[in-house]
Amino acid sequence: MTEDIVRRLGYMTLGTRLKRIGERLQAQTQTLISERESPEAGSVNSPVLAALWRNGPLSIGELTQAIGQSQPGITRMVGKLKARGLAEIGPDPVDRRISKVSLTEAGKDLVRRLEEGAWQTVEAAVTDACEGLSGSLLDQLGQLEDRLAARPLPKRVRVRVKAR
Amino acid sequence: MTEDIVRRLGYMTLGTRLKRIGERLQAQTQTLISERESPEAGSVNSPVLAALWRNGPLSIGELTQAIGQSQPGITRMVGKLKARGLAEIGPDPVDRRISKVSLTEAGKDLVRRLEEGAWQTVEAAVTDACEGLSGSLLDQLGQLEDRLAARPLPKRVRVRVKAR
DNA sequence: GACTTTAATATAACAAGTTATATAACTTCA
DNA sequence: TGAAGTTATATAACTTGTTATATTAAAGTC
Repeated sequence: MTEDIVRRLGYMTLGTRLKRIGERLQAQTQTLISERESPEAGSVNSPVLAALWRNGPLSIGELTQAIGQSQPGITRMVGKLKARGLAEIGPDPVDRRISKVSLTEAGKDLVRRLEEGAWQTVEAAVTDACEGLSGSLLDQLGQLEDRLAARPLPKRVRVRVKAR
Repeated sequence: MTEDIVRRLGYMTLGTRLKRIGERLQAQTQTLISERESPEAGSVNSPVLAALWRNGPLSIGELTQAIGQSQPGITRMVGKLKARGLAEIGPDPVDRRISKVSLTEAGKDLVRRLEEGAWQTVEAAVTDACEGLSGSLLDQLGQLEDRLAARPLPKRVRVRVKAR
């Protein structure tokens, strides 16, 4: 078994390491969401959906700030949401340079379902995986990687009794 | 200024968040390396170069383990290193399914320069950015993001007096 | 020793991010 | 008020990651 050099090199490869853990988390989250909701509710789109849900219609530029990603990336994501019938795009009536993005009824329905179900599940599973991590950033990342390898997110879901 | 929803959502979007910070770190690291070494020594390739440097020739499979990334990704990275004259690939004489990857002389020279220069600089800059982070994982990530925004890695390089 | 299974790598197609640049609409100011 | 500058978004091209599958070599098995 060859040694994990990215972990070994520590701060020198922190960027690579963070991306690596992030991709694993996203992949596991995607599995989790797909199991309980339509796969179109991808883990990658969730922040965009959540931003529109919480703030109402936003321009591409506002979404760029809300998500913290490059503008062309946001433009493409929004295009996909539109293609799936979850969002609408139209020019701002006052300043026609601005593209205003809003959720369709289907999009709002989806978010409602996600809020009640998959999103809560994801948050609980990730919280579980991160519970009690301690020490420096590198320490905590190491612990988190070990935990995700030992028990990935889908195995960290507890069946909840729905209040009635 | 629209609120940073990825930060706000906390554990639910931890994957997205880790990827985001990782990409920023890699981009800043790339700037740093390009400034003091040939741009072919990209931040993404560094782990592969380091693994080969420390362990000697490795198979694609061993590199996959060392880097913790998918096999096709490693195959492509290695292909690029080969195209740049930094690595060689050849079949293992005993088991001809195995592709053994090794550094060329040019590759070894590059690593020697990186070890003396750019890699140390990167490690020092990232260490500086992470110094004294405290609290939970989310806390530390928040602090790190703030610091990288306020003073990115290239501004965290201290000029060192070379011992002679 | 041919036949099947397993293992290692390569290839293809896709996903999601980036930078650089083009386009179109608004603003400024002489 | 029209030329020049600025801003918002779209588009193009690239990078780096992924999964699924094809290919080839080795290992078992009867």
